[in-house]
Amino acid sequence: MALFRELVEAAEAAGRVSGRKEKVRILSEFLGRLSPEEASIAARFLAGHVFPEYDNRELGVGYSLVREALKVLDQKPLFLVEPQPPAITEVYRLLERIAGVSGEGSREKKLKLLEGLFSRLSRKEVEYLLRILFGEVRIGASTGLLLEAISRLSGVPYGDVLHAYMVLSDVGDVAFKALESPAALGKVDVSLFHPVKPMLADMAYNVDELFQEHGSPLHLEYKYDGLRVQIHMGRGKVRVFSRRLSDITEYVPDVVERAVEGLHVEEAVVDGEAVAVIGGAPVPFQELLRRVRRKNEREDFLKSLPFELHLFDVIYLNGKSLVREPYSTRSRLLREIVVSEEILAKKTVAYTRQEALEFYESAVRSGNEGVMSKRHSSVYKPGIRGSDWLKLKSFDTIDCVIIAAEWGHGRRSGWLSDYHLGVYDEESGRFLSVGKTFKGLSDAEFEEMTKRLLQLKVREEGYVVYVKPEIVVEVDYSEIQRSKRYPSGFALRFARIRRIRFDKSPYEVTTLRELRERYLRSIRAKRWSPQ
DNA sequence: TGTGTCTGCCCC
DNA sequence: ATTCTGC
DNA sequence: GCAGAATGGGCAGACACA
Repeated sequence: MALFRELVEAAEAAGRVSGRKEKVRILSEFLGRLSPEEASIAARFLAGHVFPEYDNRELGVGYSLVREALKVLDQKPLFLVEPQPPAITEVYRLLERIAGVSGEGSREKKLKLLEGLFSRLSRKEVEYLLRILFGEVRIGASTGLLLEAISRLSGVPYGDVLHAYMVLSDVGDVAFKALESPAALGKVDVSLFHPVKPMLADMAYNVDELFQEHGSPLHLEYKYDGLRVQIHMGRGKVRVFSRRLSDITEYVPDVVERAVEGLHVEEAVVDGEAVAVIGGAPVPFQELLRRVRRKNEREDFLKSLPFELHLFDVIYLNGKSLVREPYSTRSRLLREIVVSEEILAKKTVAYTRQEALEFYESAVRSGNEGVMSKRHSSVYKPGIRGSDWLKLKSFDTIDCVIIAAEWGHGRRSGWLSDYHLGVYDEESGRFLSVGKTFKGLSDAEFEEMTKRLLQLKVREEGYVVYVKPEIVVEVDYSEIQRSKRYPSGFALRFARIRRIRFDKSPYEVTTLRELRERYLRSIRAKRWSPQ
């Protein structure tokens, strides 16, 4: 019976060393002396999860509840004898109970359970428990190194362990199998109604990079700005899973309908993007979001924001896994099982730079994010971000002034690393925020920027340092969104600092009027209007 | 009954 | 989701 | 080239509280 304390000791030891191999050794020795059940829980904990990824249970414990529960540690212990330190499995069962409570008074119940757990742990154990709850274990080892550790302790080749993880989608299940029946680990494969981690794409910044990486011709698809969906269908059933493997079937009845009508097949797992479309044009992502996790919706709402489906892959067909087949084969098979091309992502084969550019521009002009390029010979690598798939997304640029900055945490502690961006409002003569960004600067630049900002400091409130608006930055963003949070009424999506404009004064930054015009232009392009 | 706050391996 | 850094 | 860490906006649901 392994104690939670032992897990914390192993995590600490792994966090202390910097070498990858050494971390793997420590973790494999720890996991190797546990029972299969303990190892599955411990592996999940170390990866920063409580439940399997495909498990829809939620803890409902966040920053606020934790802060309240932590107060119990400051009170004198009520115990006359030292409490029994909990086993790993006990901690897990308690977390299961916490996830299970709901309804009136549930916050209080969760609080009591959490306090009870905290009071049985040392300070350090509480700290690690919190890191697990928030998914930020931060020992320089996450799922990847845990899989290596599992390979080491079970003797199963890393490739087989990785493949098992990809199709099982849970590091705990892999650890369990590795200890219980290592021989079976190499044999698991995609199965119907068990979600697989979706394959991911690397970023590219221009068409030439696509040719450089994938050669000619390019196999391009529209990149839609919607929800990634993995649809499992067969045996009279359909389930839809999100990118993070939540079962979202109940939220997307129209996606189910389109899949059932659009695919002629016994059993299949297909991969695609669901996008809300009005009048033939995609609606802004922000509007589409209104349907995500929306329950018990009236039919007229669904009809006012209908989802269309664009499939681009098939990874399981009539009892056979296709993840080891090349994209060319999967693509052909997908085409064979669809009733009409409408349900597919729009595609082209581009032989020249010009053809590729035209396709990209048509994608963007019709209100989409950009294009995907896919290596024709590549197998489906679940959960892996690599150059087999490249995404090329459109973006715009404005000039902003930094009006405040926030102190960073972890590796960024000591630096001001998150910057509030302002545009100039001519009407009020003030700089109004359009959101924050922490992206685009190197460590050296953070260092320098921190010094400069502190010289401009006006006041400090909590983590936020307000500064005299003086430093101008060029900011890339993918889209302007309406915002209730920011005083400008707008917020930039995926903002990143492209460069610092030492040559510009704050009064030359983009104006609120210009931002508003850009916003209106973009929603006109999408043929969508507010309300 | 209305409003505010918290939470989500949320969605991107 | 994007970006940077260390291995 | 990969894994890990540090962080972005906005939405609905669930609950607490007035």
